[in-house]
Amino acid sequence: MRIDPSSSQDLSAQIAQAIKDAIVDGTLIVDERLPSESELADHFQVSRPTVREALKRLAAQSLIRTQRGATGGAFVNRLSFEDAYAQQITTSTLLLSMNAVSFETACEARYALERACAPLCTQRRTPDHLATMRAEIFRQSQPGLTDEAFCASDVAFHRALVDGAGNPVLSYQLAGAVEGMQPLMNMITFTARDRARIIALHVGIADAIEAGDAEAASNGLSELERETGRLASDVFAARAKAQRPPA
Amino acid sequence: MRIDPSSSQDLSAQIAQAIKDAIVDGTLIVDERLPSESELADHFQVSRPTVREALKRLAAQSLIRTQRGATGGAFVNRLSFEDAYAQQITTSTLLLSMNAVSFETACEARYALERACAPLCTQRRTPDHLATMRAEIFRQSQPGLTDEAFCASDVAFHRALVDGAGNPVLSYQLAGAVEGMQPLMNMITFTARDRARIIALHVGIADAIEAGDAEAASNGLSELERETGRLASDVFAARAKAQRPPA
DNA sequence: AGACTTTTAAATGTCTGACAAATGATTTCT
DNA sequence: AGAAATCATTTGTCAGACATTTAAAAGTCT
Repeated sequence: MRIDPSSSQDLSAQIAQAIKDAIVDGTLIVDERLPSESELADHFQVSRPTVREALKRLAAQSLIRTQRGATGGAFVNRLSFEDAYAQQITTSTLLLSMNAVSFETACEARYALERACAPLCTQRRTPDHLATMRAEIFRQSQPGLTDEAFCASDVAFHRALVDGAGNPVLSYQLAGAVEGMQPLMNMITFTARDRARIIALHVGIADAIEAGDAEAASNGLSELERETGRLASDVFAARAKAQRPPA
Repeated sequence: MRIDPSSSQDLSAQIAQAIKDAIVDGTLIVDERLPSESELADHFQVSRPTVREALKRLAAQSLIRTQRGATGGAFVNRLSFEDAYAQQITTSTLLLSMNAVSFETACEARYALERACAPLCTQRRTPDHLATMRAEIFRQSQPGLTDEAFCASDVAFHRALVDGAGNPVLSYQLAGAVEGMQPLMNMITFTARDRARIIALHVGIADAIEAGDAEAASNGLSELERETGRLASDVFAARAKAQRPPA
């Protein structure tokens, strides 16, 4: 592991990259202890604060964890699915909120990915997944639910569908697509009739999954996509009108 | 933005979280300049190195960028698709390499997601995408190609398929699934006959996309999934045998 | 007045040295 | 032998300093 002191990049960025490379290519393995901060400072010929900045960069990506005390230090962290979920969700959320991604584009991506889960979900879902879906449908039908709570329940429903596919890699990849859209969904206000339609579609999807009918589940998702798109375009049209009041 | 000095968490982690929250919930907007490090140190009642550690954590996630000089400072960064890609790919790669994810699971996820792109790709792909796919197929048929180069070309082929869907959100989500699998794919050795089969399937998929036949493209991907799975299980079986030599 | 050069101020990047706090290992005492 | 005290190591935090970069301000010359 070496760095180039004449590079234009920050020393801490270079050091972080060097260690990261070592982790990715297997030179440093999971749970291995890195040299202490002082040793790293000696090795890279920099001061301890610089080394610390590098380590914090890695910690921010869950690549290492640190422990204080005599036998402490920085250890290569086993990246858990949970950590990866969390990173994915914040990245996706920010990506969507900062880049003027149209609602349609995000929505299309989300439902395309969910449809990919449908066939697996019909085969593998456990009673638990189905029960979660039913429970969320019930919650959605409660009167007096705020729009935000309705959206949160919607996300939980779709999470159950995705998790029902029984493939953790799939669940991880889709966490961002499903949860990252929540802020966009929260911009929509749902009338009682809108909710009824959505709930009916959810019931249809749950039924299809219970019956093991992959095609019906997929079609249900497509209908839900169209319904969501319709609602969103209504909201955006109304908003555009409000912004341009009669002169 | 406040922190709790009595918390067990690192001060720099708390500060990073506070700023991150402000970015996510819109209190800090894109391109807005954060207070200078000294001002932040005053605000949070900590020293400048601690603030700097917090800022480096955010920089590692591409949430901020820093500039030196008189009008410099830390600015909220617009998270680009490119940055998001890169993060996704390293996270996925590490997740797969560190968690004993079976080849089948990763493969299943990858092809399920790709099949989700197939219908959109048949509708929207540009001549460029198709040309890239054909070019990669040609590259794959060159004799003397190393296994690694073959895999890299395979990834490029599938990237073109995904990008052909014309949905940047989809491309971003799938970057991890496709590229993250490359290290796993690199474990496989391809005989000439294996390559010929894969290339034939690639040709079939490209033809289907050119013809606008979504179902054929999807079926081609399914066949490719089976073929890849077969190759992998052969490799792993051979490896298991080699590890247990006759006693 | 206008164009070029120099100075200056502000900000990040880096270093030194120190102390605090946590924590496992070692030693000491009962 | 077991419990308590001590110790050494390591990360966490702080204070202050200097280096470097950068753009704006001031100055100078034509």
